[in-house]
Amino acid sequence: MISKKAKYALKALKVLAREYEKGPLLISNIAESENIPKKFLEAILLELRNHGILQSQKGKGGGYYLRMPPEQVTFAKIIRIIDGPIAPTLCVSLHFYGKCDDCVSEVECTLRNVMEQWRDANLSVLEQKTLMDLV
Amino acid sequence: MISKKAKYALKALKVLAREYEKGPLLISNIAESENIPKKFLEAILLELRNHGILQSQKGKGGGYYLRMPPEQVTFAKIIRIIDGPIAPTLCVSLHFYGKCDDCVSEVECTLRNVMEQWRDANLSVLEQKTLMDLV
DNA sequence: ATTTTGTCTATCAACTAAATAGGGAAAGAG
DNA sequence: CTCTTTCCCTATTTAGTTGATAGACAAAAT
Repeated sequence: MISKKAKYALKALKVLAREYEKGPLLISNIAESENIPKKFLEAILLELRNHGILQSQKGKGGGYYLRMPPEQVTFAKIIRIIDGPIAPTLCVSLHFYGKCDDCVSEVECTLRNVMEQWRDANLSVLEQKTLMDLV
Repeated sequence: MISKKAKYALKALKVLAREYEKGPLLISNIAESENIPKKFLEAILLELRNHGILQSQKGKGGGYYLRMPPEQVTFAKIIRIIDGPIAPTLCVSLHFYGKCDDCVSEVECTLRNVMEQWRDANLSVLEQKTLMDLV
């Protein structure tokens, strides 16, 4: 299950994708139209900005807008920023690799094979789907 | 990411699958051989038993054993018992369906399509893989 | 009876998720 | 230069979950 935060992020990005290259959108407007707590959304958009997905503009006429075409923003990117690892365990994560503290040998771990396949199944969708699919 | 509990469950079931039809195994033995806190494992095995995966036997010579052949115990079953929904959102969950509180219309939700595909990708692995693949 | 084993309930600390509060800083308008 | 608009940042709160532990209880076997 993804977090509410991730879902909010996707919904907000959907709106921003629709308005791509039509100027910035206000946090408040997105929050209202998508039923997202404004302050919470603020933090989410900021995070996406700090990871290069969004650009912001302060002051009158300001707001947030996509920094790249919607078809370049994959679900995988978004989920990794907001929720972290996509893989079911750290020991098979491509971007957040970490050793299992309870495992003795990774190569001998029969569980790891399945986890890898599970991860790949996830990625086959998430690396493929982009904001374009939400418009 | 799956919980540590789910990972412990899978590791314990792997051991039990290897000993299928060779008599019961002690909690303590499994705990020790797999580096799982004994008391924690106790709760996990009990839960698996209450969901019909395992059978238990008290007293001397007792312990836990698989109630069905390893190839009949899918990963999907195990994960659902221990971690709950496999789907990324409740609104596309087959076994734990629930409405999104922030969504207006499910049919119109463009996000939902992707979530469904994501879920199916997960299931294609998890409904296929069984304890047999760990032996 | 006693020993062995699982069963059950309760509790704990640590962490995380979700939401909120409030002042700060930059951009632009006039 | 001041006011308004907007995003930026830090802190806090509350509720819930995760992972782990403790201890009494119940059934089975010898």
